[in-house]
Amino acid sequence: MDNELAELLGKYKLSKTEPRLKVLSILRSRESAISQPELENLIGGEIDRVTLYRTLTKFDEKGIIHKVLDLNGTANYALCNSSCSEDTHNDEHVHFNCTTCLNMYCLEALQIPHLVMPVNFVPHNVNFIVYGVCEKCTLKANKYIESKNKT
Amino acid sequence: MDNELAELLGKYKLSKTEPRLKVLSILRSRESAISQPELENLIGGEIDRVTLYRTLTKFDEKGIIHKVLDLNGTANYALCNSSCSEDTHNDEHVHFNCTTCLNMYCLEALQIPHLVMPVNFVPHNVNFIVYGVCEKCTLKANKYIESKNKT
DNA sequence: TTAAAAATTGCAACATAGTTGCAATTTACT
DNA sequence: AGTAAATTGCAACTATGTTGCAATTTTTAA
Ligand SMILES: [Mn+2]
Ligand SMILES: [Mn+2]
Ligand SMILES: [Zn+2]
Ligand SMILES: [Zn+2]
Repeated sequence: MDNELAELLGKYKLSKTEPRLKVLSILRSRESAISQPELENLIGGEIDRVTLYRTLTKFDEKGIIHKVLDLNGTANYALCNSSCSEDTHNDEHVHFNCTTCLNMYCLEALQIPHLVMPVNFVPHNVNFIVYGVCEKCTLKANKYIESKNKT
Repeated sequence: MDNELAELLGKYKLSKTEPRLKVLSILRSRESAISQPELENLIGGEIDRVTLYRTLTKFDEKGIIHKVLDLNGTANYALCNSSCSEDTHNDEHVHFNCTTCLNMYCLEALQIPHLVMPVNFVPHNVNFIVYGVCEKCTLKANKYIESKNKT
């Protein structure tokens, strides 16, 4: 068991359980967000679907992770690396959803621009998603085109 | 049968059928977007669920309507009032999803700001959703507070 | 106007994401 | 160690969306 992750759970006053540590370790190992179905593929044999849902929901509430819906409306999750808490989420960055590999990227460098709402429309939080082709898939496609041109 | 709507279908080279006219007339009558489930409640007795899905998908492809996912990941649809076509959608406006009444509003006055993507991330389209409390629900809440203060 | 071709519909069955209640187990607390 | 509190796993369920196919409707063209 990973001590660093156990401490993270402690910091948020959550009991240290196997499912939670497992989920955290997977989330930490990824550079892009991950969906419940993907997680289920990875650890579905060891951990119940429902536990997965409840774990992710709790993490989201506590501000350990944040949730983004992909182009199919499926929930994807990524660790909050900024300092988020139960009260305030600091995840106002743009997300990039690749239409080829379906990966969801947190573009932490891109802050969501602030907009003035119409009168009496009171905003709580915002969501900026860009759909397109990600770096990996773009480079893969470029390589393919190059190889075709050579022949 | 509404002639204006029949003409709209003609313009997009779609055959004039009852389900399509019905869906269009509902969409036209609304000031905010509507979800498939809501539509099903309204006309589920007359039109099959599957037909509804296929109608909405086709309209979306043709550029008659556009689709926005709400906070539950459910698809909502609204008429495109800008001139959209199969090739180019001109719906780059902000959407507002009320967390109280769940209504999805097209804020056509608010254009989505343009952002520069990281190298090799190729954007195709963008999605800017603001979650919060809409005009109607805000005013309702204000009235309630006023009435409490009077007593 | 009528007949054939093409498109659309309705039905049944299925797929996937997510939820709820409850008893059994695990974790935290003293 | 013993108890209270939290979490887990199971079963059953709900909701949104999809697919194949035969029957019906709409379009096209004679
Ligand atoms: Mn993110
Ligand atoms: Mn809109
Ligand atoms: Zn990709
Ligand atoms: Zn509202």
